[in-house]
Order: sequence, then C-alpha cells, then structure tokens
Amino acid sequence: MEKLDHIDRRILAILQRDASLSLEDLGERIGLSRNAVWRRVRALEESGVIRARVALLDPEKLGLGLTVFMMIRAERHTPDWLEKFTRATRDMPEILGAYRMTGDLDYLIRARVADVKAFDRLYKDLIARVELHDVSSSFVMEETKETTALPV
Amino acid sequence: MEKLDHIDRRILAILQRDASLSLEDLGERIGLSRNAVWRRVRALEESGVIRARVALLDPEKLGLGLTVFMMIRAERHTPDWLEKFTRATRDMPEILGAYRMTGDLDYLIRARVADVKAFDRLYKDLIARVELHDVSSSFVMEETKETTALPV
DNA sequence: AGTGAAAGATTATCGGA
DNA sequence: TCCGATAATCTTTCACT
Repeated sequence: MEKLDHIDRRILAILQRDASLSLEDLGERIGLSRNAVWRRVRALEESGVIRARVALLDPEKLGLGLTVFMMIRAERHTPDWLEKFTRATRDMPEILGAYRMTGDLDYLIRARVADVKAFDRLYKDLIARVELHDVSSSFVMEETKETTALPV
Repeated sequence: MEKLDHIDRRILAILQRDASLSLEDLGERIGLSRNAVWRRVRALEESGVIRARVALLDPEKLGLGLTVFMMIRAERHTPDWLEKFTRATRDMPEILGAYRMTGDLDYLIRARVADVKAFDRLYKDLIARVELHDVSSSFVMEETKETTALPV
C-alpha cells in the first residue's frame, strides 16, 4: 500500500485505460510538464504500483467467443491437492483466473474458449490433471462489464 | 475472427505479457527487422485484434486486497431490469466484471474491494440501485491464477 | 517543477527479393 | 506482397536551473 496523491491517482486512472499516450499528452491532460509526469510514472513503476504494460486482445477476433465459469468442490483437502490444482490451472492457457473461495463452493475457475466443444476438451483435460469431487459449469451469455481498470 | 499467421501469434503472445518492449527487441526475439514487426503490429492494431495498451496495477498496493464474487438471481426478468443492472455495474468502479449466465445462477459479479467492510458498502450500494431477488457472496482466499493473456 | 538538448524509439518512404 | 534499409519525426531521458 503506497501513499499516492491526487495527481498520481489521475495518472494511474488514465494509464490503466490507455498506456499508449506520450508523456507530453499525459502531462497536458493533467496540467504538468512531460518531465514532472515522467518522474511520477517512473516512481509508480519502481514502487510496483504499475506492475506491467500489456496489450489487451479482442477475444472474439481470436475465436474465443465463450467465457465459462466452473464451480468446483475439491476431492481432497490437502496441500498436495492444492498444489496440483494450481499447477494444472497455470499450465492451461484457456484458464484466465482460478480462485480458492470461502463458503461451500471450494474453487472457481474463469476460462475463455472457442465454443462448447472446446469447453468440453478443457473440462476433460482438467479432470485428467486433478481429481474433482463436483464440478458445475455455467456459460456466460453476455458480459455486461469486463475491465482491467481498478478503482483509484 | 482474423487470419493470423504464426509470426502474428508470436507477436501477440509477447505483447499481451509485456508491451513495453521496443520494436527492435521484439524483432530480435522473433527474427524479423524492427520494420517488418512494426507493420505487423500496426495491422494488428488496425484490425482490432490488439484492442488497447494498458497499464496493469497492483491491487494490493492500492489497498484493494479482497476479491469478491456475487452470485445473483434477478428480481424480475425484463429488459428494463437488465438495463438497470448493466448501468449499475458500469457505474460502480469496484465491479470489474459482470456476467449474465446460463443455469439457475442468473448473474455473476466479480469485484475488488479493500476489505469486508468495504464489501458491505458495495453490497448496500448495489441493492440500492437494482432489486435483487437473491444474492450469495463468496470471498477469494487465494488467487492461484489471474491473467489478461488469452491463448494464442 | 520546468527547459533544452542528447539519446533512443517510432513511423514513412523507397528499392529489392 | 512482404522484407529490409535509410531518413525524418516524435518520445524519452537527463543535466541544469
């Protein structure tokens, strides 16, 4: 947790939506010289508040039209099982998020695939890698929101 | 859905993990001149396969240590309700994802907040904006995976 | 925090495979 | 058509005020 002032927050708000802006433009928007901005951005990168700069791709254009959530109950509750699950999800590129949860739902997986057929392959692949006690999958019909921008 | 060759895919795989690389470096990694790479990247941007370049922030460092999923059943199944829900989730910056689902779970929300107290505020805010029939919330104890990189 | 200049990266144009 | 080279332009970085 860092101490960020109002200007830092404005910089972050802009950069997490569009990091292709030049320092010149960024400075203009927040009313600072490119240099003052440059120093702040640099500090934000060094402190790790800015973790990375990445390109966001369009899933539809890559033929990944279907988002799936899998609600999972574990077969066994052991460190070994958790490690296997973690490794399996890391190794499967269709899986974008994997979460250990509170409540009677043990684990939740968020994945992107081409279609229902591709999901079935993902499902079979997953159960071949880790023993799952109970899995219930839901498909996303509509994404009404999906962002990487955190509240600043 | 676009026709992408092997080299395009390699470029995308790299850029969606690190878009801070220079064209020089990128070209070196895939064995092309910076110029050839530049043309490909540009084409990928123009066709919309690359949707944006953004900065990814560290949620912990921003004091957003808690990820929450809210499973929701709608009060009414009308276009009007859906529109209200959509607007509410769009307007609430803590909500990162909102999905209309198949199955008896109607809607799913993914959000980031500081702590349980902040979640309670988010919850109250949400039910003040849209009528929800049934909400069940689960907290994330551990994120074993979380990526913006799609399989290419 | 801002200015100006050097270093570095990006984009446009052209000739060749 | 796609690649690579060269040159013009724009961006980032840094010393100085």
